[in-house]
Amino acid sequence: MPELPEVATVITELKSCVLNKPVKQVKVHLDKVLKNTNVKQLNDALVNHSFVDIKRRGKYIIFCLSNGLFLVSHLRMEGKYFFEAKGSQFDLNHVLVEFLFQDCDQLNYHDTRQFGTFHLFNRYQFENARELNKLALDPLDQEFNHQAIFNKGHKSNKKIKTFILDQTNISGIGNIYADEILFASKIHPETLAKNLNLSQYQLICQNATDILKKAVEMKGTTIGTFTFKKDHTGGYQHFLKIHGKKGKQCQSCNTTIIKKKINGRGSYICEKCQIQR
DNA sequence: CAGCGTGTTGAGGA
DNA sequence: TTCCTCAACACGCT
Repeated sequence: MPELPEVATVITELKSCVLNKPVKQVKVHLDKVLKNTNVKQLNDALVNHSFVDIKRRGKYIIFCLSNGLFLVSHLRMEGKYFFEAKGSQFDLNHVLVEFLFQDCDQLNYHDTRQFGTFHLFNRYQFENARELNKLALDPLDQEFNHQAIFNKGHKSNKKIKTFILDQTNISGIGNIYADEILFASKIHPETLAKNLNLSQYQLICQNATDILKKAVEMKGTTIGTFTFKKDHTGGYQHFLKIHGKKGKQCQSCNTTIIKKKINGRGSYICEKCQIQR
């Protein structure tokens, strides 16, 4: 489900309902989602403390705690958060973690495929965490610039789609927006990163910023069953031009859109607009 | 029944 | 060492 716009949307929603509420208890129904901690440590860290801020780095969600600790959450493929107000009825099926607040509201972490992760860090660990420090800037960052991306890309033997999906090159892009960005840039996803010139990287970066910014405004894309809240779906799905459109006509040239696997990822391409070189 | 998937990582090869 | 590819993770849906 989540690429940068979806994670940003989840964070906005979470901030509207869970900030500054003291935690009563954390229940964990699947131990392996806790990567560097355990139920006892998590409860010691959270009980009688609250989330004072929630931030994003790449596709990671960072819960900043009132005691200076950090709970870092990654949704991977299917992680979702469901806020349940006091007294509401909910299904615990596929809920892996329950955060119970002292006011009896609660936040449930739901993940059918169980790929999501939680890390608990103190400030030193947080500032030195490899998972976070290796992330590149994302396309919405003020300092994001195509020159730095080109400097890496022109030495890379990867296909450009694989290159922009690599979070150490650009963070925040996933399989859906990668297809959209390359289509908007009229670049074939299998073009080798080293064969693109500076102005093509400028185009990719500008389209990445434009598309992600718009997707954030639209509260992300919904495909299949994803909802960040049960009664709400993302609006960017209506703006997708290429991803998921196999067999349909390209909006700009009417050519039939094809699908092929690129480094294991389903990829949608207009072979007329996106010339391979 | 087989194939597929919004993400990442570690193993293994070059 | 570095760079790259791919299986694996687990489950529901087509």
